[in-house]
Amino acid sequence: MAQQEDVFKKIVSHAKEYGFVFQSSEIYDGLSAVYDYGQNGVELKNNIKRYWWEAMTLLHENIVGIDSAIFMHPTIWKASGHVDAFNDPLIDNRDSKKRYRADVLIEEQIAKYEDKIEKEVAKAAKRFGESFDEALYRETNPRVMEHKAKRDALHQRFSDAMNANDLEGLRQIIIDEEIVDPISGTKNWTDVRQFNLMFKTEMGSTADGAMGVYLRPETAQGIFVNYLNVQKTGRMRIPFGIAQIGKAFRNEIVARQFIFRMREFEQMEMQFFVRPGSELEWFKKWKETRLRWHKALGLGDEKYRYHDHEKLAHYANAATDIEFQMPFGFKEVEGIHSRTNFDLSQHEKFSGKKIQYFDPELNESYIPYVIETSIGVDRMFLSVMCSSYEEQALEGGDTRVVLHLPEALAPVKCAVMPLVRKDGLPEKAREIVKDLKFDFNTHYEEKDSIGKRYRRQDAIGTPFCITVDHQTLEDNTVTLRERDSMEQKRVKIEELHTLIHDRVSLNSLLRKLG
RNA sequence: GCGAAAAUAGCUCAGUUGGUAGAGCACGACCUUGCCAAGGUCGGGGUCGCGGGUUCGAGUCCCGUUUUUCGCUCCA
Repeated sequence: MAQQEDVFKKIVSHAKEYGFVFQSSEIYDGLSAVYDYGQNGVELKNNIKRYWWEAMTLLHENIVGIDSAIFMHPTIWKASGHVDAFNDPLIDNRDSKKRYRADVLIEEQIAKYEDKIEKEVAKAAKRFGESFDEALYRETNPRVMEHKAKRDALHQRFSDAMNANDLEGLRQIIIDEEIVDPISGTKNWTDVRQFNLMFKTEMGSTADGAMGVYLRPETAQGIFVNYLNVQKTGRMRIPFGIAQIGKAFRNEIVARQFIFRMREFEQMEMQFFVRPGSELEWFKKWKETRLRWHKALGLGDEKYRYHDHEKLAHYANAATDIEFQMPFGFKEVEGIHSRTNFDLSQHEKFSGKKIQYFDPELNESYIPYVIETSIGVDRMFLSVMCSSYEEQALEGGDTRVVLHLPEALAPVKCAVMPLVRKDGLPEKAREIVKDLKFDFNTHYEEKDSIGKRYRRQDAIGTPFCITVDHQTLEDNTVTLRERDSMEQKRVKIEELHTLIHDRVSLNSLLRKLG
């Protein structure tokens, strides 16, 4: 494990050194858990997005894409449940170093009073030979009265504090009630703090007229609120899907592990709308389809596994993660959720608009059920980087660092280099670049020894190096060197285009998916 | 957010009990070689994360802060 973390560190350094990922605002000391993609990173990331987008929209005639805005009407986040769920008052115990929800601690305290009341009433019932309800009704027991009064007072204080968003008040209740940490048994509490996981900003340029809006914490809602638009204007018939790639923002309490958990991240989501009752069948189908998409990249089938959720979110009736073996363990890369009709129902309720589908086959209207596939672009990027990175020992004791990127995803597809910087070889190489650059991201390199140039291309995962030598001037052939095998073969210049295209085009990947 | 550790050149790091910065690689120019990196000559680059303090003097000691890593916690 320690060794694997070491590898991870090297991958992080490599990503920086070769222009894949930089920390945001680095010259200003950086910004926590925010990263920028560099000149090679952006190419790799775009290729990943294109692979997903085309696999969704080209290969499925019933899936279309949208690109919704990051700003959305604030009520959307009330409907989705994010406003409530992302706003917990939290408190830490300094001794156990555990964090609790302050409201939950107080609710548990109220429940304790309930228990006491119940016990006293049960005792009284037994003593007077009454039923429980009768004993409760008499309410004469002074101890019961005392507990009830305490309970009611606490309840009142609690709801006042919650309504007023009075964090200090919540803390005072915990102090006054002498609530102890169940683990440490101490009352050594920190302040109560609000953790709002959604970023908030203001829309409207004058302070008094401004409306509070959030940066979206997920892209899914942009699809749900456009469900009617797309279904009607696209004349979509169920089952159908809507795909979207876009940024989302979460004020994570702990953001770690490089680009694995960032505050600003990118999602590729597809919401698939189905007939109620058929959702689990579709869930199963998408689970398989999505895993096939991952495996087609050839990073290693053994690096994937499903993780089925036992504890389901309130909206879901089935959920699974596709996990990938990162250097720091199996981690979620994609989530597949059967979201029922929760989201569309909520938007129907909050917007007052009817969001239904008339099913001509059943001759009835219903709110469609939804299967969601949601993948983190940045996590996908990380999984590709981690599984491609190799420090390879070569014959003769040499080593090289090589990124075995899936060829279709590589930032640079080929590098053209003159063997020596004289005798007209650079000019010949430039001619080849001029021809290839329209179809492939092509580099031209003439600095340093040829071996050094090969290594540099290996480090960024370029699948092919084309070398122009003196023979090229005589017969128009060049050597084509492969990244992984380091083997070279002599080919005609006019064959280059086809040879490279066959290997590096997205088509070759997409065809595996049928 | 709590606790611990770290931060010196683009990268990896050295810097002895406090005496005002070094190496290798990388980078630039020129020369040389020419199919799997690290030959020669010359050169550019660091207010030692940032801000205070102690001291005649701080990369080194103290405080604060930012960022990163690990553990806890959280994760719709």
